[in-house]
Amino acid sequence: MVDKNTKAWSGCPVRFGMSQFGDKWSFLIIRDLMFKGRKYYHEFIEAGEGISTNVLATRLADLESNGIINKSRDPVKGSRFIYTLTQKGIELMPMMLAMMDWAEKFDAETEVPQEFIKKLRSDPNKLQQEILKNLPK
Amino acid sequence: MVDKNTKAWSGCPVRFGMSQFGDKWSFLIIRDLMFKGRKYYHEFIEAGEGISTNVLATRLADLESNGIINKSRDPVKGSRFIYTLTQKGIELMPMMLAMMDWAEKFDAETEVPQEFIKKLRSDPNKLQQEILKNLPK
DNA sequence: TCATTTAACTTGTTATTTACAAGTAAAACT
DNA sequence: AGTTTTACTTGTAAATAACAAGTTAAATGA
Repeated sequence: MVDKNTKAWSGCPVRFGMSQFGDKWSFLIIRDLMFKGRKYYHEFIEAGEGISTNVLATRLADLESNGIINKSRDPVKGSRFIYTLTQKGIELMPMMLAMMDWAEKFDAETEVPQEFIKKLRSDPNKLQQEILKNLPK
Repeated sequence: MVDKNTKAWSGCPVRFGMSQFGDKWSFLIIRDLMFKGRKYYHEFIEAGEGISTNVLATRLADLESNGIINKSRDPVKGSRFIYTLTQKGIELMPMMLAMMDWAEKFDAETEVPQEFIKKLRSDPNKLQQEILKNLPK
């Protein structure tokens, strides 16, 4: 794949994004954390997309080492970990929302609640604040 | 990879996006078309990212079949083709700009001209119109 | 007009990554 | 203390990407 360590791999924001989260599974994990309230390993597995366990493990590790997500032991149930978005991860929200807006427009099958889309198009900042409020800290 | 033909693969806007352009190379091709003025096969190859010829060919074909780009013979020089963004492709601009905004914020190496970033943060719609004006039709 | 060049691929092979299946380890529950 | 839960790791087969070389169709130059 792309070698992000070469000199040529620096400077461009799109390349940077791709090197940090530019993979289908990373996007879906971020979506789960941002919009679906998922936070445990098993929840990502059971999300039904069909990610395999080894790929999930490496993606979570990559996202963590890139500072996009945070991993901590569940204080309630110590056999599991809680994954949350860092500030850096949270700030991917405008990009994710722009993508959702686009998809809703061009994909007949996409089923975003009308209320969500309406808010997104009329007052995106307000929508973002609402989503943010519901994110686990 | 993800089977976008299963029932489970429909409904979600993020999954839809990933199935249509969710791959590093697709992003970079879209970036080239949207911001770098590239439009020929050889320009994508020579962009210096290191994409291989077979991968470029399949990505261009996929993007075309997904209606994101358009392929037509160059009227001036019939031995080559011109690739351009369709309306559907152009409307990925807000997402791309959101990504660039994010990258500029979190990557010290990212070198987006200050003027660009300033415009992006103060009046993104105006910036978009300017970029749009410069896109080949 | 016919050989050469240019541009866009295609094909073949190797290397890397992913998918799938099964096993392991650490903590919690009983 | 033994079973269960959760989060992985490991091994192998299949798919994809990288790399190198070859092919085709149009343009260009002699």
